[in-house]
Amino acid sequence: MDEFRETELKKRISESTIRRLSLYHRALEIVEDNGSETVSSKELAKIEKLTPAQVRKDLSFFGSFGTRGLGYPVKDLKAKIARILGIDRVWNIALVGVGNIGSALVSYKEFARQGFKIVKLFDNDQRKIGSNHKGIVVSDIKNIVSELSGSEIEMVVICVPGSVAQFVVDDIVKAGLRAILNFAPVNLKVPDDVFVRNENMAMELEYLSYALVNNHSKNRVK
Amino acid sequence: MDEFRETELKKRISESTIRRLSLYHRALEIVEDNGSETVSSKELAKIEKLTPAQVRKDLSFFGSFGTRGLGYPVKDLKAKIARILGIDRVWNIALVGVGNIGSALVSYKEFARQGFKIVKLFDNDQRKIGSNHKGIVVSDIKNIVSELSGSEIEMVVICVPGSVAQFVVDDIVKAGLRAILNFAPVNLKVPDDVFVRNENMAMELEYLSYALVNNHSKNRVK
DNA sequence: TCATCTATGTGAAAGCCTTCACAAAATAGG
DNA sequence: CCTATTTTGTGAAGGCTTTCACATAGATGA
Ligand SMILES: NC(=O)c1ccc[n+]([C@@H]2O[C@H](COP(=O)([O-])OP(=O)(O)OC[C@H]3O[C@@H](n4cnc5c(N)ncnc54)[C@H](O)[C@@H]3O)[C@@H](O)[C@H]2O)c1
Ligand SMILES: NC(=O)c1ccc[n+]([C@@H]2O[C@H](COP(=O)([O-])OP(=O)(O)OC[C@H]3O[C@@H](n4cnc5c(N)ncnc54)[C@H](O)[C@@H]3O)[C@@H](O)[C@H]2O)c1
Repeated sequence: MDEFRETELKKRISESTIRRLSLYHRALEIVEDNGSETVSSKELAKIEKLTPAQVRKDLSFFGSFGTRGLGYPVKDLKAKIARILGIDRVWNIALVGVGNIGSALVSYKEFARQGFKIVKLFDNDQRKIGSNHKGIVVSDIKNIVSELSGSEIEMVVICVPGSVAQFVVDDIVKAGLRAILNFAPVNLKVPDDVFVRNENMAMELEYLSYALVNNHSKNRVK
Repeated sequence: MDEFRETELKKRISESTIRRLSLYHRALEIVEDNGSETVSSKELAKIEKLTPAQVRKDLSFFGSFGTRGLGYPVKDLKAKIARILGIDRVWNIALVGVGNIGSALVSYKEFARQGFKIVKLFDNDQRKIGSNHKGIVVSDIKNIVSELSGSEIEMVVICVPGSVAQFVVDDIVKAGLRAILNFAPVNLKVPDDVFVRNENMAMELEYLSYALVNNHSKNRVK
């Protein structure tokens, strides 16, 4: 069944809604661990600090999953969100740049538990190529196009310096891959059918800096 | 002069505008390295894949920095954005949880260059307490409230497991700090005057998963 | 000095997202 | 079976953000 898949006919779902689906999924794991069979939009909202109306509206884009007067069935809703997000399967991932941040990500077991399996590593440092990280032998970046083309790998995590990130991405695109998680602080140029998500920690620190300096407050006393 | 500081009188600046200021700042570094004296909203927009109108509108919230017919003075605008963001100074930061991701952040020299200096580390692992990371001796988490209270540290990066993140945050709030960058995949509860930014890598991977499965495309051929 | 060109700054319009508010559906309790 | 209660699902309203479009101001060059 493809009842939740977007098609040209259906309304475009906003990026914020998709990001919140991740939060709902995470919240449902908490609720499930608590042993609850059902959960209300109010409870879900509380866990992720959102509004109940927002939760209901987001879910309503994909169908009617709840029961009036009762709430949503926890196990069922979790499975349905997993299906919408496409995380009801395993994604094989390659990681390029086995340095500080790259190594930390490879060592992070939680990703694999969530279905995101890092199965291939690339680097250009001769001392790293051939070495073993958590059971994966680091490949030479030179071979990235051929090794990714037609492989089972569909996502790539970029952990190389900003100065070379675009070159790496060009190769990834050449290999036909369409999903990139980028840690380098540069805006990557890719064709329109390739998806890039950026992790920009400096930006988050700068936001905190702005908030402190401007004495923002969600409930400022006038 | 405080001409760029938000007050109750001025219009609230949106979060997206502030995040884009970070991008403009980064773009201006590129333009500066190229040796340009001035830059147009069109060029800045191109570097970060935004629209020229967006760039002009964002900047206009804080003043008139450009010259019609010419563009914006690069050095000047960069300094002005730095001042708005509060990154025209050094921020001292504490990091809690010197594990995979925590160690990677401590080793990342670029943060210090940008004025974000990690100057204190905390952990609860006896094998880590007292050990030296990049010149910083790891402190016992037990002493976090007293060591942060009244110190020169104003931001904290949380790199502990999700199960203990809230306890750590409670102590940080107790110590009077108001800015937290959180890597743990939990929604932290804090008072209204404390700022939390979350880095949620799983959420980004899930977004990529959704995009691939739903065959999204910015320019889909109908 | 004047005409032409370029690019800003900004109201207004358009578009998008969130919140409101309530009918409808189902439960729960007697 | 009936009433009171709960909570969903959703149009409509409201609010926020982006884009449009153009008057304006300054640059450039003859
Ligand atoms: N470490 C952090 O905390 C942190 C924080 C924010 C952003 N980043 C960004 O993440 C990226 C990596 O940071 P890091 O601290 O891990 O750096 P690093 O120097 O430790 O690691 C970079 C790795 O990339 C490899 N590499 C270099 N050129 C390559 C190429 N052409 N092909 C393949 N591999 C190549 C290097 O050999 C090295 O192993 C950088 O863009 C950095 O700006 C890092
Ligand atoms: N490593 C990654 O790539 C990655 C990716 C996404 C999210 N995260 C999140 O970042 C956090 C850290 O991940 P990690 O892989 O570095 O884990 P880790 O286990 O390597 O490190 C956690 C560190 O926190 C310390 N710690 C535990 N309890 C503590 C306490 N009460 N007080 C102080 N220190 C304490 C541990 O001793 C350890 O040094 C986790 O919440 C994880 O979910 C990590």
